[in-house]
Amino acid sequence: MARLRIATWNVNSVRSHMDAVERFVQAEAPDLLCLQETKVADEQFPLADLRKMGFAHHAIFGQKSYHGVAVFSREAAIEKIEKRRWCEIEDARHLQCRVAGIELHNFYVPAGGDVPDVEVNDKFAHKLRFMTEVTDWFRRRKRKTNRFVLVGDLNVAPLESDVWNHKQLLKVVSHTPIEVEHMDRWQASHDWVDAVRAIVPADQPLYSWWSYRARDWRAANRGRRLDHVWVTPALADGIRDARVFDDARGWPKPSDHAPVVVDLDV
DNA sequence: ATGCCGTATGATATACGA
Repeated sequence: MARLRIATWNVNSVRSHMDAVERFVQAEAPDLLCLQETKVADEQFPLADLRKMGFAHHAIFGQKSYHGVAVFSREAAIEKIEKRRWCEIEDARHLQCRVAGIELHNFYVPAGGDVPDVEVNDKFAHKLRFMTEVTDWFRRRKRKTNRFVLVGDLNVAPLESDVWNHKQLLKVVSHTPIEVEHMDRWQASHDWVDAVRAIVPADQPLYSWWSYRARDWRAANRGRRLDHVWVTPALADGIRDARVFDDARGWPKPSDHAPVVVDLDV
């Protein structure tokens, strides 16, 4: 039995926010650091900076300008790296690997654009199709003994307490009923356990993203919980702690997402 | 809901984020 600290963070460009990454790593010392929206091609990834922070192992799957996911491990070797593509689109949104006795999946789900209507908004259609394809894939791989951890910016805030105002956001992409239905089906595909809500009760508001546009993000607190950590039932008894590290949203030159941290016995 | 902010790029405006 080993205690793993797993962090997931949409950094909104790893090169632009490396100071914040370093500060977070010093503060929380995660064993596994999973990043989304790295926004850099693999050849340009600043691996040396992560190595200096103590991460001996890495798996990166990036592209120029957009998207991009990466996994860093302090001690445990990263093996069986898979860079998966969905919806027949050549983008970098899903990195799979084996590390520390688990199968880890790091996702950056499409944001979905502005209008929550598949007829007029191709981005919204892509988002729903992405979740459907991933759901079907996990359903086919379901086994009772699977030790999977799924993290990432899933771009859906499923619960009423995952948004600052449930009623006002029902027609806003990220909290529409059809997106929540797709996420619920995804979660049911492997009886995934929401590790954060296993610790923080669902009646307690919890957000991981706050828009840059608010003058005072903490005072307005118009946030959404878009970033998630799920585990399969075989790992659920090992969930020890979970939190959103919202200090990082208040640092100079922040990402608009805060890291989510889960302590898991594996 | 907007805000009007922040990221990126053969940039000096535009696409994207959600």
